[in-house]
Amino acid sequence: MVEHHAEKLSRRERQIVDILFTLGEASAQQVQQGMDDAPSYSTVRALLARLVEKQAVERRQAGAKYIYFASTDKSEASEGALQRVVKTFFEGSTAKAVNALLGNANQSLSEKEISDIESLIEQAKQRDSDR
Amino acid sequence: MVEHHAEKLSRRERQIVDILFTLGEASAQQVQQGMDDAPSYSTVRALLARLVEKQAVERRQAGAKYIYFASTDKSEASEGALQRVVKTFFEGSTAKAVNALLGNANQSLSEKEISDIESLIEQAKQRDSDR
DNA sequence: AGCATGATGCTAAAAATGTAGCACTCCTGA
DNA sequence: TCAGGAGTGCTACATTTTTAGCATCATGCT
Repeated sequence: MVEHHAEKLSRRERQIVDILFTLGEASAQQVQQGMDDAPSYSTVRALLARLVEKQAVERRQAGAKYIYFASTDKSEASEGALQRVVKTFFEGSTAKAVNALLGNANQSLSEKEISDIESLIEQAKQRDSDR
Repeated sequence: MVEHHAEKLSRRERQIVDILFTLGEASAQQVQQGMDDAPSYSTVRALLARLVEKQAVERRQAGAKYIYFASTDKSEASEGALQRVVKTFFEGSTAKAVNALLGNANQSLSEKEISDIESLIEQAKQRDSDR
């Protein structure tokens, strides 16, 4: 059984894992650069080491150095993150969350994105009438 | 200027603030019950006190006891949380996030919810063609 | 009035986190 | 070939977090 102690990470640890999710994978240096309020390189490596220890992060040898990456599947992690937000701020309603997301849409969506979403809605409708 | 050091909260602190967001407001006891891996009552109170200190949480007197609530506006906080997830897991694409949200739709949406979302899409389309 | 219950403020200490320095190794280009 | 840059594993320590206990105070009952 895979442990999902995603919640048990400390502030810095979480920050680092998040960076790894955004970047996919990265060297200690890249991770450091990815933090806007980054501590010393040495510190970052220590954090990374601790994360590997905790098995929240894995690393692979790349030539002489290591490349780190989150040990949890990204889609799985995003699913969890999304659910947490939905639960915490939208009373568990996916619809409300979608609304909030589309609502402020500070960024316009491309035609393709829009049609993608539309078809998802179609499917949701389907499911809805089936039940 | 209001400080938004939402990121600077410790694990437990964040957990508590989140619970306050879900519940709206709550007594120390309720907060404790809201945690699945809750520490002692005493501990929860200490955390709450620190959060008040840090101004991340406020409280009001309710008879003989206190009722706590997050000092940040819920919609503002949710906006931030959503953005963070979008940035961390969906390469900044709102559309992808919406897809993920609707995709797994473990929970069916009501007709009203669906039509709400549809109209949001309409608006997005509008904005899109306007630009 | 007297007591149990539940809440409060304060104090303190264990445990975890955050941060950095040091010595050593591996490449790489002048 | 060898100096310097970039990495690595350890070790150590200062702060923060996390966690609890204690004495006190208010409230509602009997």
